[in-house]
Amino acid sequence: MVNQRIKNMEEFASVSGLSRPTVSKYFNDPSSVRASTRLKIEQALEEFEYQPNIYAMNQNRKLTKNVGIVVPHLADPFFAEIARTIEARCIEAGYRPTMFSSYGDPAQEIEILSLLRSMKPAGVLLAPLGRLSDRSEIEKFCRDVPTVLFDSYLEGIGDAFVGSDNYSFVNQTVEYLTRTGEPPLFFEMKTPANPNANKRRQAYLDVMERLGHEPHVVKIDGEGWAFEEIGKRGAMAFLTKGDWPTNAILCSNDRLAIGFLAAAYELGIRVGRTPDCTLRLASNDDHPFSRFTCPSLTTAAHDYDSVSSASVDCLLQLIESGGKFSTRQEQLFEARLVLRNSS
Amino acid sequence: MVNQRIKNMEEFASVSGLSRPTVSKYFNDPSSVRASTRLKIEQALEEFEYQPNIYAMNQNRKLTKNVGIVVPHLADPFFAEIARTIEARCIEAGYRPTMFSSYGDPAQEIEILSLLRSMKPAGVLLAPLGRLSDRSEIEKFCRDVPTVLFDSYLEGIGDAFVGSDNYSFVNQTVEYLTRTGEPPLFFEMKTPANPNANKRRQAYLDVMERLGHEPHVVKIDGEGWAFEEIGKRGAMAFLTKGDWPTNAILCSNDRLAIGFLAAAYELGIRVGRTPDCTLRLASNDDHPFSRFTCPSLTTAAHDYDSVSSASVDCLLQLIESGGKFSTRQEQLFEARLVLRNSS
DNA sequence: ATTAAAAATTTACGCGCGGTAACATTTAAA
DNA sequence: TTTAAATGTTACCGCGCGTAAATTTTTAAT
Repeated sequence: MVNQRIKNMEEFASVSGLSRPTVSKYFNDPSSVRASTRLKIEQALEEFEYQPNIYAMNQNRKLTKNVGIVVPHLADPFFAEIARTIEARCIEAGYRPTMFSSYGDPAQEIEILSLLRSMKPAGVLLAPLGRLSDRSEIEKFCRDVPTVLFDSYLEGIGDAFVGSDNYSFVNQTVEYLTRTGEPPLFFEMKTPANPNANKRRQAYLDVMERLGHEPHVVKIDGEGWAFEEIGKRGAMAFLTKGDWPTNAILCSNDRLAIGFLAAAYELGIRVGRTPDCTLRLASNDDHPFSRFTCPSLTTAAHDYDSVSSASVDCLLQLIESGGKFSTRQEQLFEARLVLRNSS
Repeated sequence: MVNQRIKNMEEFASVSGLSRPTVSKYFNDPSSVRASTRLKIEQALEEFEYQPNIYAMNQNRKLTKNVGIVVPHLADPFFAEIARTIEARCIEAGYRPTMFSSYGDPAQEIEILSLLRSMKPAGVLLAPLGRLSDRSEIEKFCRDVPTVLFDSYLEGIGDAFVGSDNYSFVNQTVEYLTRTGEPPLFFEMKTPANPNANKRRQAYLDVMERLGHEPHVVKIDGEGWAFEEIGKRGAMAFLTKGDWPTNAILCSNDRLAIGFLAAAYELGIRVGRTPDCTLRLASNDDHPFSRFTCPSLTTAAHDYDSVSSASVDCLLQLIESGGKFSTRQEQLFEARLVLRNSS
């Protein structure tokens, strides 16, 4: 008769000598019941195997403990890494995160938002696709669900934005390259989906003007999320054409740089800061792979931890404020220049 | 009065001129209602915004349409890629997948299984951590929830296993390396978490014996999932020590190989198949980055699509069979040798 | 010891849906 | 036209829990 199967909270309350609502309160917040009551429940919990039915729990709750995390592409280690950190932070805070990735597809992004809506989440952390996103749909979503946007800035959408200060990124890399050699050209995709790319280009133009150098922007073809492949092809074209205006390259992001380095290697063009090298290369993001490229990549690093923590903190604040801020909040984090061997 | 807020299925049934049970049938299987009825509902669906409460839906259903996908480390692009494919297949089949990653932590793996249990999923696709997994907990889980294991083989656990034929992987790379030059040594971690690693080592030893060559296994230190870093350090030690028994290296997996190549580059040791190279390198997995390493990596490729499809198909069969197979099913897929520049 | 306030617990009700049986209606076949 | 099969409706119950209001217990103050 010991360890009988507990079917529901009623039964569990009975074996722990309490009423069901008290047990219910415990599961929603253990500190909301008296210590002696808590003890009874926890003893029963050791003896009997029981966990509340999550569906029954959430069906009538005005606010679930669910949190949605949406990123544009989980197979991109940059997003995988940031999603992982955010996920951990949410769990620490007592929430139940669920991860979603639109894998670069705007239609899937909308589907995720629809699914999310039906999950009645306490809040959502959303890194949108960017240019490809259906702005009006996202706007509608943000009106109904407390949402903190991160990484990709969408003008005026969402209750808050947490991201990186693209100017700080580009400023540091351009200054470094210029200080230690020739000023760089800017290597990017022609029509980048991510809005950070546009800000980085603009920052490059600004910084170059401030430093009194002529800017050169190289725009390469390619659509989608295969950035390495796009970068490699673009670099192949660029490198075989010759007549480079400078020997220093600043890539818009690390994944393009990875492709660039692959192309340079295949063409036998040495990249690095030693005298035998013909090109120097720097980039932005501090992609997890950037320390294993050949040569290792000098890059402006995101403050992963700060962005993640700030995003989650901001969302928690938003939730506690009842889902609305009086004014839209924006938080930007500076880059940390990581010097490696590519420049 | 138009587009009034629909609160529940009763209301929605009323505005579509039907009874609630009929509408319920539609949402559980649109083809179970007459075409004319379907039309009525779909017209109402366009006019009014409504989707069933997923929590209320699942609370009494014996079997939800949920499917859990668990991988050991989502920040590893290999798993991100396979999870993505599996996710898509599940959605195609009309299921609602949820992704989980234990990020290399056995405790988190168990927590995921516990959470999954409470989600009453129709089935679970589980790639366990391997050596670090709590076998008995996983075994208990598999007794209660229809589970297909993939990628990592755990002896006798789960209703089915779908993975890659490690022998086929190693056999092809060893044969290729031997045919085109010296037979390789095997480069691996001392205590790999993933059981595939052990099978690959054994396969290496078998193939070398069959071909009549003396095997050499190089075991490097390191724990955790930072394989590139571990590979780089191990390669640094190996390469600086000199007196290599052969000029051909077979890495247990691509991530180690990526680290190896980074080390070789830093030491100025050229890797490749051209005469000016001192080492040749091959590996296993066809990691998404392996085509962008310097040099690009010759590797035995997983049949991502087949493994993903077979895993999902197998799970669907399992679900339709009521959650149990008469005998444990195992399915292995062969590798496809991808020749690139590293050997 | 008495009393009021605060905290904890219980009572009572409802949520939104799944499932079923008996009955009514439509559709397709004979 | 008749008839049987397919589909839809009505009416009911149950699920496992949240939650507001009412009640009891505990704590703190007098």
